[in-house]
Amino acid sequence: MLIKEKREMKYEKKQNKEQDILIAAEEEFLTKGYDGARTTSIAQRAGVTHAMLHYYFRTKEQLFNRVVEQKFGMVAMTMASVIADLSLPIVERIVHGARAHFDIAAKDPKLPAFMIHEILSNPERSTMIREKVKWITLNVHQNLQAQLDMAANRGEIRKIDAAELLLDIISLNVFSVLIYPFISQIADGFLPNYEDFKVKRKAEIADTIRRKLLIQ
Amino acid sequence: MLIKEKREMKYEKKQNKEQDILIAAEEEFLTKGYDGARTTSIAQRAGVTHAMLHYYFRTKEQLFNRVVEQKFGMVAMTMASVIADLSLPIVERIVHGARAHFDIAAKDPKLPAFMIHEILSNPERSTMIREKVKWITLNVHQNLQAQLDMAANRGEIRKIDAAELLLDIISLNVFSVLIYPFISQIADGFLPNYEDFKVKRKAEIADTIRRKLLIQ
DNA sequence: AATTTGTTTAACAATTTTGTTAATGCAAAG
DNA sequence: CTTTGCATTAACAAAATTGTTAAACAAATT
Repeated sequence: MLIKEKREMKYEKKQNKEQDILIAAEEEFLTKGYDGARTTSIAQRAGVTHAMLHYYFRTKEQLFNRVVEQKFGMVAMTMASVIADLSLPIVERIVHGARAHFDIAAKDPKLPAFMIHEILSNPERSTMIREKVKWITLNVHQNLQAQLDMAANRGEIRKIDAAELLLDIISLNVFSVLIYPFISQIADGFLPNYEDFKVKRKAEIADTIRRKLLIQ
Repeated sequence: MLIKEKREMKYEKKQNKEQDILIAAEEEFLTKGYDGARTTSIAQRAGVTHAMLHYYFRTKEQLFNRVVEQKFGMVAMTMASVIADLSLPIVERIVHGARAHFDIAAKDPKLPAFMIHEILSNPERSTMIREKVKWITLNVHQNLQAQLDMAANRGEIRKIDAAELLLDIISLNVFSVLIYPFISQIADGFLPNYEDFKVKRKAEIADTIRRKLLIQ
């Protein structure tokens, strides 16, 4: 009993340091990118010596991979939950999905810029990122196209390409949350705070998507 | 006469090397970012020794600033030409502007990702980028809001916030061209080539924007 | 208590990257 | 033809950054 407790304490202690480093690394990598990130800086953030960082993760690149793995695993899980309620009418179902996606994007505003920059700046290193994104996207696309085709055949919406619609939703949502920091610096003064901005923007995007689906 | 020619040759030679370095630097900085870029690599691309690079530009940061200055100067000029033909009806005028903006974005697909990453990863260093973007955006916004208000008062379109519309157009255009490299890797095989993709995407976005403006 | 196992530290080593300098070349001007 | 000014090179220096190692340490096992 006593022994078991102590063993757990030791295990926890190790776990914590490793996790501390991972958390610090995520912050550093997501804002500065692989090249801008410094292992010493990450170690500092995590409150450990940089030798410890190398002890747990050996190299910067291995640490990077662990961070990417963990982060995209979480995003993939969240994405899976977007699958909209099939009982809703098609238009509401898609608009609801778009709003849910907005929230996901808003929760991790730095992720898309990170992804894009990494894949652009070093495609080989970021194979894993591409694989993860591919996996997530293909599922959603197939599912969506089937739903759109059925609804279009029933005359509920106009005929529409799922890839285009998906790209619209992703573009509008991701870019909006991605760019807020700039807007706030550009339009300082006459801009609502982040929360108000998000509410208004989400509604506007939902409306834009709804209008896209109408037959008219 | 002979003397003058020789003097020009010498001058040209210098000009060329400096320009060569600037061109190579733009490629390197835009794809790898400030942190990922290497002055030695830039020098190699430009076909000069890296000592030459330092001779002309002293430091990496000064070279970076020159590249940013030059690049955003060109973009600002191109943007100015988007100002749509006022003789067109409002809806067509805006849709035309959106299409023109798509072409600008498509001409420099790496620029937005570069901007975003730099401002995020090192706000102090990229003050100049922010200033340039601010200057460009504010003009367009004011102009657009005035046009929208007039048209809405005449009952030609619904009342709409220029900032939201602008954000829609920029999001859709920029993100679309930005993300093509990924899509092509994700959906290899059943994806049109870049030219076809752009044509279809531009039309789709134009339609999306048009639908946004309708009163209905 | 002694041993084993994994953790932590500090000092060091290696490499990469930026930046400098002194010497050389070369064309134009006096 | 010598001097002047800029361009160019190669070698070097300095700094930053990643990665290693040997020794100290702590906790659990025997």
